[in-house]
Amino acid sequence: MEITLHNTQSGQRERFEPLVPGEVSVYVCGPTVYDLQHIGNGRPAVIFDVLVRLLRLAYAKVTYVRNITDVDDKINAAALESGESIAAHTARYAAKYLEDVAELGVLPPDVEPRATGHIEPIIAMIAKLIDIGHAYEAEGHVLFHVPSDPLYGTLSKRSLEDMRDGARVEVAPYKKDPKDFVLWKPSTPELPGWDSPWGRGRPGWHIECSAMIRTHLGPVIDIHGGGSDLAFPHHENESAQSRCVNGGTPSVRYWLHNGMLTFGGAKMAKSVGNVVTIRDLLDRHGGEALRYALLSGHYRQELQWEESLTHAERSLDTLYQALRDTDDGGNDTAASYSTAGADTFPEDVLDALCADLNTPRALAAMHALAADLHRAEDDDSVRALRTALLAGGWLLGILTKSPQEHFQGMAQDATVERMIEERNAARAARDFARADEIRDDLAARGIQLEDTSDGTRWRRT
RNA sequence: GGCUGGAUGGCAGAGUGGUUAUGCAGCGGACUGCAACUCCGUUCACGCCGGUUCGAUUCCGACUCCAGCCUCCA
Repeated sequence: MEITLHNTQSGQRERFEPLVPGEVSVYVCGPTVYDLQHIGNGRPAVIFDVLVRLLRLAYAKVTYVRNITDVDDKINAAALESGESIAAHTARYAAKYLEDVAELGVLPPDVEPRATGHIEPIIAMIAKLIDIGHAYEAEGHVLFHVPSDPLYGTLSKRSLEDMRDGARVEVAPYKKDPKDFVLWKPSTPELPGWDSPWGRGRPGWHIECSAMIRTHLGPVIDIHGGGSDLAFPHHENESAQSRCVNGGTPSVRYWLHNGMLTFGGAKMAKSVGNVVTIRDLLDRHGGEALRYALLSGHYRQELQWEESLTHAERSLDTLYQALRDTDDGGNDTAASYSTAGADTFPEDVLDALCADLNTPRALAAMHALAADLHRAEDDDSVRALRTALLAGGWLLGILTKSPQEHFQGMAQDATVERMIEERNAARAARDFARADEIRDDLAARGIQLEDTSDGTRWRRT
């Protein structure tokens, strides 16, 4: 199984090979938890969840770390406004984030580190950067000196001159160079702070990821993922400081960046005001439909979020319908294939995912399997195709429910069953007017009937 | 202004130097008491202008437009 991935560092698609044969380390930038997360924040969670599922098939050991940023100026402001303590505020929104992405079918990472739990390694890294001449202290701040790193800018492909042109930030007077960024900054008594060689303060944004990566995965990792909006300055800075601490060895071998979700022609972002929270969407749609919608575009492309999720819901119905029509009474779902061997998984789905995580092509392959399953006539073919479809579903994180649950929900509905019986009695008596009346009545209540050779079944619409 | 990426059928969205993406929707047919589900068939396409080529949606160049980043941001 050969996996190719587009590496932002090289700007090209490369064959993936882990540093240590058979072992893969993955780090993904998680959210800053000061508010509810919107569906755009859900995209990397889902994308990299699929990547990790794929990697686990190909490699014996995969360690996946996704952080939670719980110290940040926005958090401080939000907590102040809500009147609760900063710790309580972040704990609340971190919990909500984890619930949200769980609903999207995202498996928990192996480690979910928080910035506030890693102050020691952060301070150690900063001290090292000062030691080796890449950082300096000024007025209680510690800053990374960008001109000290000749490779700065190579990840996000911009020269120092380009940035000077675009500089719109107010330059703090204590900076040696306008591009220098903060590693450590002083805190006032009411703000979160930790003692350090440079006084009581808190870490800058970028250093936390570098320190957490180093702590949990070591000085060099295989894959680092995140949104394309993080490439600069966050990842550029992270890359610079970690590389310098490593004595010149890059800390990340493959940089992966997902494209932005757009809504109404612009990037979905709080500052634009066009966000839809995951929680809000979950009130009206299944998490699985949201996941399908997120996977329907290639991760590197921009994806247009639509008001209506009908496309995703109908598409998902088609896949479930194939399973429903061939249901043999067993209880297997995609979840049954979580530990299956690589040869269990359908080749077309696997190939698509191995090609830089081409989820739209993988979904097309799923639909091809569903169509084949519908057409299959002998039991062996049906069994093989069901297995293939469900196994593919596991990789993509869909088809995790029984068709019954998907179409009818968990609740029993005795009234519906009774009305179906009554309608079938009318049909037997060729009283079609009465039969249609019952069917219309059910339709008005969101119940769609399907008469099959095995009897009448129903689904919620 | 600089850098990056894009422009594909009604909508979403892959891919390819010559051959069906796929899904949703539409249309015709089969099945059905009629529907629904499903199956079969089918309409609709590659921003614009040049170039390379036997042949370009696919490669090259110009242009137009769009998005992202350059500030917190998934």
